[in-house]
Amino acid sequence: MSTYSEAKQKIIKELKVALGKGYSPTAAELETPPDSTMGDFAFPCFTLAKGLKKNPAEIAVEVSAKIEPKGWIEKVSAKGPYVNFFLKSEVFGKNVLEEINLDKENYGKAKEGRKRRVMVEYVQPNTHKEVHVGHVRNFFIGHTVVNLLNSVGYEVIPACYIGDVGAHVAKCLWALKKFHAEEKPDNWAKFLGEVYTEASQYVEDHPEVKEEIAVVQRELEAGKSPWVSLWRKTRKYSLNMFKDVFKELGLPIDVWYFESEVEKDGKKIVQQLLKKGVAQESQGAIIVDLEKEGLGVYLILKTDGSALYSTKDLALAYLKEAQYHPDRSILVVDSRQSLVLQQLFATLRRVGFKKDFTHLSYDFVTLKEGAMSSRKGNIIRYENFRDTMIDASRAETKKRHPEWKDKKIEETARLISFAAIRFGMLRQDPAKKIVFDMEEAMSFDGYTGPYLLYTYARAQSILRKAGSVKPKIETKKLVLPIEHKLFFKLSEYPEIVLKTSQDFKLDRLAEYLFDLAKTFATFYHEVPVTQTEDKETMAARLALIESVSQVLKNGLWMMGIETIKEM
RNA sequence: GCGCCCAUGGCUUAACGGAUAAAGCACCAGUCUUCGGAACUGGGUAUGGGGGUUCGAUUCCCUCUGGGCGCACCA
Repeated sequence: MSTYSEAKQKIIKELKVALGKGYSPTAAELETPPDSTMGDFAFPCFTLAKGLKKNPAEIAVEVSAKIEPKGWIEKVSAKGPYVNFFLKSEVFGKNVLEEINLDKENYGKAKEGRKRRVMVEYVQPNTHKEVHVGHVRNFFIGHTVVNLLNSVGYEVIPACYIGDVGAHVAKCLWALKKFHAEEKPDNWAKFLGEVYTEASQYVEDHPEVKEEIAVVQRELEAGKSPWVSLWRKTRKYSLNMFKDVFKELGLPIDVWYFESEVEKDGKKIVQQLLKKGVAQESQGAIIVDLEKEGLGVYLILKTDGSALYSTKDLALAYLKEAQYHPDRSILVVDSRQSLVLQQLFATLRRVGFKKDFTHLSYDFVTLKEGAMSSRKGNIIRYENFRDTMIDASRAETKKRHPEWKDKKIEETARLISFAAIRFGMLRQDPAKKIVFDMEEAMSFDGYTGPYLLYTYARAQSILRKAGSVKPKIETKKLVLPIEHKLFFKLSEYPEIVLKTSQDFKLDRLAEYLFDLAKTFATFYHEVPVTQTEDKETMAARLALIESVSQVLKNGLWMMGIETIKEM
């Protein structure tokens, strides 16, 4: 049990004794007071007051008088309708630091998932298009979810699903052949994205070419040359680019799925659903009628017999089940797909899937001018964004460390940029849209990734400068309020991880880390650790700093951010 | 038309149904013979409107307004 949970248990035990048989308090009822000077935990007396028909403030006074401070509890006091508990730094802090020191990078992990297998599909770019900042949000949310679920004891299978067939591919190849047959660009993947945009715009102005493109699509589906060979070649350029991007972002991907692999099976499954009576014909197409569930009509095959997203989604679900039979399946997809995914889940349930399906929905990244769209070409390419960020952090790093070698500057700038990019995308509720602003993204002050890295680097710096004094857990030397505050913040981490792994409100994790960093920064300015005269006190403070470092590192790792010792 | 999401200071965002609504940016004023100034401290007339449930509502319900998105052959 974490120190945090243990502290709650101890408080509950005291409360039970004080309250007697009439009321049985639970750990879930304990709250954290709005200000740390009010105590570490608070027990609200409202429910109790209702039962007893008494003023909650009076009850709080009575209850607090009945509890004698002992063990972990240093003080109990009533404030308004709350009974506030103050934990004793010496013993509570000792437990926290020892727990962190023992668990190290495993601090905060749990066994909640009991090895249940969960599949997380979170990387779904289309070939022949570019990777933009919108995809990046999807990647980071998924990556963090994978880390969280792993940390709380699930067996996680992270997967990607590449859109390598369909209308967009046909459009791109058609334009490639028509307008750029002889071209040999340096950056093929980027070039394909541009051709796709060009084609989309051309079609808007010249609707008469639609049929030409439809022919390309049909021939592709039928496996006819020369389109198939062109498809193979160009698909590879996109896939190579994806691999580079995934690698540099460190995205965990255990399984690769492709739309091209599931198209045929999808059509077969549609036929099976027809036979079973789950699906039916309607206006020449095949649908699943989900009116009963309030989900309308789910279209799963076109009138001309060709596949839709839904056709392939069905086949993919079957394939995942056959290969991995996960207990739970999570799809990280933007909120616009909400209806079709609910339709997919409902259909799967009708044919007997008893899995736990979750659509982890997030809102889109837009620009100030409005939505980004590859069709319109008004996208912020990931690679441009990354380069802009690296340029900014390289300049800053060079200024601060003129003596550093280029290689070190480059590596540091890269990590700072990635921290900024990731933190920027993860620091707000996935349910809310992000209006992307390059200026804002390039800010490294305040609530940002670089600030957290900086805090970590300063903590590391103190540990280096401490010289011969080594960290030692000696919490009776740590009596300052700010030190107590740090103990408490550190103790909360496992709870934050667990909660976030359940509701996927990833912004909570970001906010927690920032809060911890800020608390540490206050400590940093109030307490000149390396100048501490009493060496035992200094050693104790160093131990506290070590723990703060560890938790910052663990939490940032969860978000896919690597810490650095100097910056 | 039906459905889903969103609305909090100038801007971007927090707040298990609970205490004085909390931060960052920007702005102003300070701190420091710096364990690293990407820092710290201080500075504020903010919950879109109206009802309801509740001892208590930013949070839940209804309604209105204003945005975003989805609703049959696009992905």
